[in-house]
Amino acid sequence: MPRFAIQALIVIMRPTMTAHTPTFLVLDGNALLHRAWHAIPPLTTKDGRVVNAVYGFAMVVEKMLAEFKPDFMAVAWDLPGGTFRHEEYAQYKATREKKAQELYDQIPIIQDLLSVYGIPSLSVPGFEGDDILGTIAKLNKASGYQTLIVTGDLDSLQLVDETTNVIFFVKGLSQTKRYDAAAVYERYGLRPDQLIDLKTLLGDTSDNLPGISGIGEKTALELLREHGSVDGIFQDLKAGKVLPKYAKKLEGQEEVAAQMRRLVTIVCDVDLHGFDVSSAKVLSPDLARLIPMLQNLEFKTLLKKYDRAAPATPVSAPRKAPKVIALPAAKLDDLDRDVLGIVLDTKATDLFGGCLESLVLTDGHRTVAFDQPDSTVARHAVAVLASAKEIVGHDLKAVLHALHRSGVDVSSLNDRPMFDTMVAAYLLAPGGREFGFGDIVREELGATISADALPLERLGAVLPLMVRLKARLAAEGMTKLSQEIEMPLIPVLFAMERDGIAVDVAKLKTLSVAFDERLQTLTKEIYQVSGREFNINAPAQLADVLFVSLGIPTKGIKKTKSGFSTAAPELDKITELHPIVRLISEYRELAKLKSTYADSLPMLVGPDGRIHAKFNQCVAATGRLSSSDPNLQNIPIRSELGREIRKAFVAAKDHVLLSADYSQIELRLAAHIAKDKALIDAFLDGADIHRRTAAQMWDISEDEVTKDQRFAAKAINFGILYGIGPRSLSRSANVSFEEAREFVDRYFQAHPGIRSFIDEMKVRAHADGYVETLFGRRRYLSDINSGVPQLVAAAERMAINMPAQGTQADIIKLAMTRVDAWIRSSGLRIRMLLQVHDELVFEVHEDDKKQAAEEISSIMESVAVFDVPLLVDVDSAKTWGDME
DNA sequence: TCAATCACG
DNA sequence: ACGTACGTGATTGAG
Repeated sequence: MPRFAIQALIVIMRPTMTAHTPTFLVLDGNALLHRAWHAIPPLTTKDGRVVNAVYGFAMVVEKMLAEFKPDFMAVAWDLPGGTFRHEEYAQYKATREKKAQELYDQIPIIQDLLSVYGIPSLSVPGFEGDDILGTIAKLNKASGYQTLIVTGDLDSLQLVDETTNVIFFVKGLSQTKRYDAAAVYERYGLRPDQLIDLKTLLGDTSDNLPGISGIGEKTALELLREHGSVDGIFQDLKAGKVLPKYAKKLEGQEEVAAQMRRLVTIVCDVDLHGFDVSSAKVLSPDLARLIPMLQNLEFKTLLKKYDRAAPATPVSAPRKAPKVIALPAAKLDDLDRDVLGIVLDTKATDLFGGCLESLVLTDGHRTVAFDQPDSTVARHAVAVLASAKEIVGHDLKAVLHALHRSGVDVSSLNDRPMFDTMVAAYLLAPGGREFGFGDIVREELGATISADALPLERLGAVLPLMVRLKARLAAEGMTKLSQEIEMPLIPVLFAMERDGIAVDVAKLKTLSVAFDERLQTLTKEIYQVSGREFNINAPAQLADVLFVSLGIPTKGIKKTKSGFSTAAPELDKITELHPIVRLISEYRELAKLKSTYADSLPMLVGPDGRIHAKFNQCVAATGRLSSSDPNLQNIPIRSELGREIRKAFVAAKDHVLLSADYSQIELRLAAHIAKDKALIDAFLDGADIHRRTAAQMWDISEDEVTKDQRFAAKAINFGILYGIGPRSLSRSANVSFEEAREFVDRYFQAHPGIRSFIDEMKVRAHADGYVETLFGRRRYLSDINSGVPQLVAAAERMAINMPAQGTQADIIKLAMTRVDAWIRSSGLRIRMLLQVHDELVFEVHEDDKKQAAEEISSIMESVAVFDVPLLVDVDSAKTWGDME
């Protein structure tokens, strides 16, 4: 009975509408993807594919179809791997890499599923999903359609008007809230179009947009309610009608505001390349394709819904014939050895266990594939690869690890030319993103590789991708860099990761206990002095104790987003004002050493007693390596206590650790690159570089230089490489702002070469959009012409810093492959273990130490010839912490 | 998940 | 009265 009542209601309502207005429902693909990913627990299929986001997305589609019965439907996506924001990248890395990969792997599956539903996916290079949403909304308005934007991202609210509403997922995927203009007003007290003005004033931290400094949410809302819009604010400002306390902050910001406004406004006139609305017409899904797909994904609930009509099919329906075929190993020998692509999948990511799941080789004509190859097959494959002219693959370091794990000696591949599509993509756009195979194939070849593509399908793309990447490297002048520096480094890094470094776990445990005892005492003392117990590790609580409970004056203390900063430099300023500060500083140091090093490192020691950290080749924007799991490039050394941690890194029996580091290499390279006569001469003379700089700045003799002057000169010499300003110099050199300005002036007087180098880098960055190293490594600076002063200034500093930092990276990478080649030919008992930007650490047999020291320093110093000599210092000891 | 902090070059 | 040096990665607490 109630059912009839509702039907009746609908029947009554219908005639009140003038006519049926077609509804176009458009989904914000990326926002919903992330929502689904976080809202649904990690579901996996029987064969281990994570499909929770796919499931969540499917539920959203179903729910929207049922609830709104749209006439048209489409999904807007950010272009995968397109404009990747810095924050997104940082966040991407911060999350567990594997997790992120699992998420991104689901995108193609979702798009496949959508296509089965008949819902088109739209993305346009250079535009974000938001822009597509806005464009469709605008097109619909012209056609007299109603638009519903479905999203989990509040940015779209600026698009709301009479014909466009936003369906927002409030909490996970369980609840939606519909925003029309009234609902927007209820939430913000602003009209939807004013949200653009709001964001203009506030900026957007997640988009790296600064906004107008000094204006927070409260002020912004007040200004907008008073003056209507950003334009209104500035008009009233000119008319003197803005309250003086705000006027000051707004003065001179009109241009900035205009730029910001452009950046935060969603573009509504994207060229959708002939997108045909009729292709978005909602039809019933193609059951012949949908049902097998749902079976494959093991979505039983949905399957039930669609499967009712269809004949009963068992859920465990026969899967498509496996595409990886086992072949006799002899077939490997049929391959042409010109170029061999290799792809393999592994079951375990553990460095010590796991087995190969599949192994596929191709020469571009014939392909040989093995399912779960045994070590004999793998060995045979390696032998074939060893005779190939070039070995091609994606993430070859991982391939080498996998082969090694399966018990095969891969040393025969050491000298073989390699081409890694991941590394090549990194060279073409360093610091952009992760370099997933599917993404790169999509970007470079425009082909789609589904996330669950089998190795055989993936391999099909490897050689065409190589051709394309080689052409692009050549076009950008990076062929040599690629062939002579990056690719040969791959097997070297592999060996370093494989060999690892020995760790004295007992030493770390002892340190941990000692740290713990002292921390307990400190904790008690801190509680006592402050008169209450709180979590010393929580900056907010600590700030409250220091600046409220204890009433320490906050003058000159920097502020963070949430209040006063308690960072070390700030604590140093108030160390004399209260005895608790010293206790806090000591607590901080010990807590850091204990948690990050003493307690964490032992957990990463393998059954061989060694730590096998990763050396990442495709991360740093300047070309440096990075290290992770654990990071062995930030093991303490500067403090005495920290150095104790370093002493836990030890050499094997009868061996010593040998460290070779380039002395002052960045400054030397800066001298060479800038052709700065004074700096070059100083290095040629073997002078104390900071003393010499000080002498030149103050026009005195070197023995007249005071400690403070040398300290200041040192601060400048370092700072100059970072694009220093007087403000920051005054802090690091411990002098006033005025003095710092004078120092900088004097410095540039003494070093006109550096001055013109800095100017030239800025000019080139603006003109070309990139800067490069002496070896042709490029760094693109997308913000350089953004017009936002803060972003431009930051990009300029990157442009100043990159040539020296990047050339340093080039040089030590080249040195690594040369030293590695020498090691293999020398027959000495020595292994390269670590790289720390300007330092290489080796483990060498005591008897071979002397010979190694001489040869290594000579190779490193002669890697390339510059206007200044490269100088390498070598030291050795039983532990890493016992060296000079 | 994000911000704050701090370890290194 | 301030936001300000480049490049990384790991841990912690709080939302």
